[in-house]
Amino acid sequence: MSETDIAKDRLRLWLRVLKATRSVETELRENLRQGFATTLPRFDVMAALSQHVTGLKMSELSSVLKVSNGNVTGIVERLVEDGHVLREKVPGDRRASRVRLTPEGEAEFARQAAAHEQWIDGIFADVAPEAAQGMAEALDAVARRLENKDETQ
Amino acid sequence: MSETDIAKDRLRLWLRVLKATRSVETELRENLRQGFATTLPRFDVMAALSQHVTGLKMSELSSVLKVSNGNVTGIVERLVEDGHVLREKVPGDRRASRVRLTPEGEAEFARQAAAHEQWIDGIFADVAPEAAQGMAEALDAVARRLENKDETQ
DNA sequence: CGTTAAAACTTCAAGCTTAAAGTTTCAGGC
DNA sequence: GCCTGAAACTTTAAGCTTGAAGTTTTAACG
Repeated sequence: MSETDIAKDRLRLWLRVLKATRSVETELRENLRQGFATTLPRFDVMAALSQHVTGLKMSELSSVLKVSNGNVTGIVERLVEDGHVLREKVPGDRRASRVRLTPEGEAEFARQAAAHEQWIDGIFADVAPEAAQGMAEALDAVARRLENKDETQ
Repeated sequence: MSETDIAKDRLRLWLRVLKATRSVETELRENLRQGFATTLPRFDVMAALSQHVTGLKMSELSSVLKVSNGNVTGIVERLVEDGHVLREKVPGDRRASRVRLTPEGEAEFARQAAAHEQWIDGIFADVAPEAAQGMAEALDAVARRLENKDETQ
């Protein structure tokens, strides 16, 4: 197989990844909207916070979620309005603030996460465990290459 | 392995897919912006049109790209302003319009597509052909399940 | 014909997203 | 004690995205 054929195959693979990801996200978005009156970005923020009981700084949040700083500002703002999240002052640094789930936010997220796991389980039901293994490695290889891009160049 | 363990594995796999997809999209977005002063959605529309020389109706575009109708309206609007795309009247149906690449749009997209293929080739360089095979099948299984969701239910 | 339902779009409001610019605060030098 | 640069955010402008509502046109039925 020639070099350019390999490139075409990689392109096709990427288009497949993209199509599947969009389909899954569309499904999740709709389920979250209808079942919990929330959005994917809000779910993502709450998921990140649920894994850090002590909270996360705004900069940590945007770093974990790989989105821009200004983006997080708005989403957290709305989550605060909803009472799912609160901002705490960081002692010794008046620039920073730490974001945590409120008790209500924790309870709400627990319900959302349980449903979310079931949705994913159903969507990925036809994926064989062996295929999942190879897939995970391939995806990690892609992510790793992009992470190290700036360092090596 | 228990049922719930399998569900957790599927969740982890999804999170991997999501992370890799976001990384790739971020890279592509930045490359398109810096190299061609364009965006991912515009590239996607032009890519769809480049595969249909006779053009696509607005509804066909949104169906192919799996985005909402209103979304396509705005993107095409801006592509028309840029001179990359034009709208034609559809004879016999005054509601519809057909969108096509202009000659300038075709030439510009050819340059973008060539670069895009190289970017993807580099990003996916570490993915073995065998892994790609299994991955493609798994992704198709996911997409298929979501496509048939409404029919079966 | 006239009515009615659906199709093909566009518009709208709300929210998401980014890159860039701006603000406040902090940490080191001098 | 100041300056200077960086860090941690917020704000802003532009564009993307959706779901819902609105407009015009078509098609079908009686």
